[in-house]
Amino acid sequence: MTEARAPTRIQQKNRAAILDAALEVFSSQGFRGATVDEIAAAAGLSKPNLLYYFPSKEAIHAALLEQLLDTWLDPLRALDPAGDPLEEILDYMRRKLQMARDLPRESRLFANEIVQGAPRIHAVLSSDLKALVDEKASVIAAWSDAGRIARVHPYHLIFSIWSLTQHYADFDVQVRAVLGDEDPFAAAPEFMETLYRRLLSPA
Amino acid sequence: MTEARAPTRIQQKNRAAILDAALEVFSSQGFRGATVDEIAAAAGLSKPNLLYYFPSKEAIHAALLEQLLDTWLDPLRALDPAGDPLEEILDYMRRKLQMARDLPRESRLFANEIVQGAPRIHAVLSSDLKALVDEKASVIAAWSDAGRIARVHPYHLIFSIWSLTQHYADFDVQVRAVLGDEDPFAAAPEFMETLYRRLLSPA
DNA sequence: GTTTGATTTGACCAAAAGGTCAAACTCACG
DNA sequence: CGTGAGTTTGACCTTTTGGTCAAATCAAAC
Repeated sequence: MTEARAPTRIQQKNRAAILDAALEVFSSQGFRGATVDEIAAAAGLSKPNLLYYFPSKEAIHAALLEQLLDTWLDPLRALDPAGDPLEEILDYMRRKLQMARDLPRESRLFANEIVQGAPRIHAVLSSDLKALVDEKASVIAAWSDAGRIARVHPYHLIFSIWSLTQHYADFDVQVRAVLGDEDPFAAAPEFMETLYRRLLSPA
Repeated sequence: MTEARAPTRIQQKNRAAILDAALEVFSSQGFRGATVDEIAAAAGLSKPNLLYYFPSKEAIHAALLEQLLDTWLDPLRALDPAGDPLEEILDYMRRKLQMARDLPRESRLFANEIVQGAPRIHAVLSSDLKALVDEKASVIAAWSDAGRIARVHPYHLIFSIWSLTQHYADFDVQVRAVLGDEDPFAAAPEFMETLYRRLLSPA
């Protein structure tokens, strides 16, 4: 039994700096494109010093992804079967859009991982993520059955919320290139609210 | 003046093999994550042989992107100001969805490039792409003004079509992990058609 | 069938990459 | 203020990477 020692102040500070730097680098280069030197430099540490805190590049990436997965699924977990159907779904969409605005690097970290085939989180996707989506999709299906929202394919509804919201974080440069000066997040919330109101309002 | 020689049969075959292999590798690893050895192996050539056809890794990537950009924008170019508004937009969405199904590697190549900040195509995005979107957005705005479709933000409408359709190519592994056996493209077309009909039908 | 240009390759380089290690340095606490 | 644990670093190692080059091989037009 190895005794888990309490982390020192320096440890806390440096591990946090490393994770923040790694988020920056991994999210903009992907796993293979990122280098330990780059992360170390961004964290203000030498490479050997960084490797004193994490045993390998893999380990840093794994720590980031693990810590993030929970946060990432929180908005969907909060979808309340007892709430008002349309408002619940709109709130879910709003929370996701908020996350795209506030945590774009985190969004791009996932985007990189998944576009590249999710080699490191595939198992979690088909277990935890699938289980959560299955659960919430059946809630939405029940709302449709009860005539409380229009009938839609619940899984594709959820995919649409993912794709629309994350698009603003993941494809930020493209969106900004097209919009010019206009802030993407100025009109996005209203657009999406309109979209889902029209899609889901019971006929 | 260097005379442009006609490519030999071998040149045609090998350049095509290289571009295909490079598409495979770049789209699943990003630019920095891809290696010349990997591309050469996938093309069935030795590394020096590959570098006989393209001067550098950069050059292969550039050739791929350039060749692809046109194809990628074709569906939007085809949006006809003289056509029926709702059907034109639905057709545009269908063409994009078709491309996500038929050309997922191409979609992921762009996704990687853009998620990683589009360092190599930023200029094209804010010139050619912006110009095209500006043009088509004003067509859509005119349709709204004429009351032929419901009022929506035309730019965000276009973004929504991009994100929804490309999601099925770019996040394929995630979609499949959640859906299990179900084919994503079975229900997607109907879902999206419903979505845009409800969003755009004139009030 | 020979010759000339096109193609292919093995051997090689320099730089960059992930990672190790022993020695040096710092810090907190008794 | 000394000491042991916690921290940092320069030097180093191996592998991988993008790229070069001269020599060898091949194809096809004459």
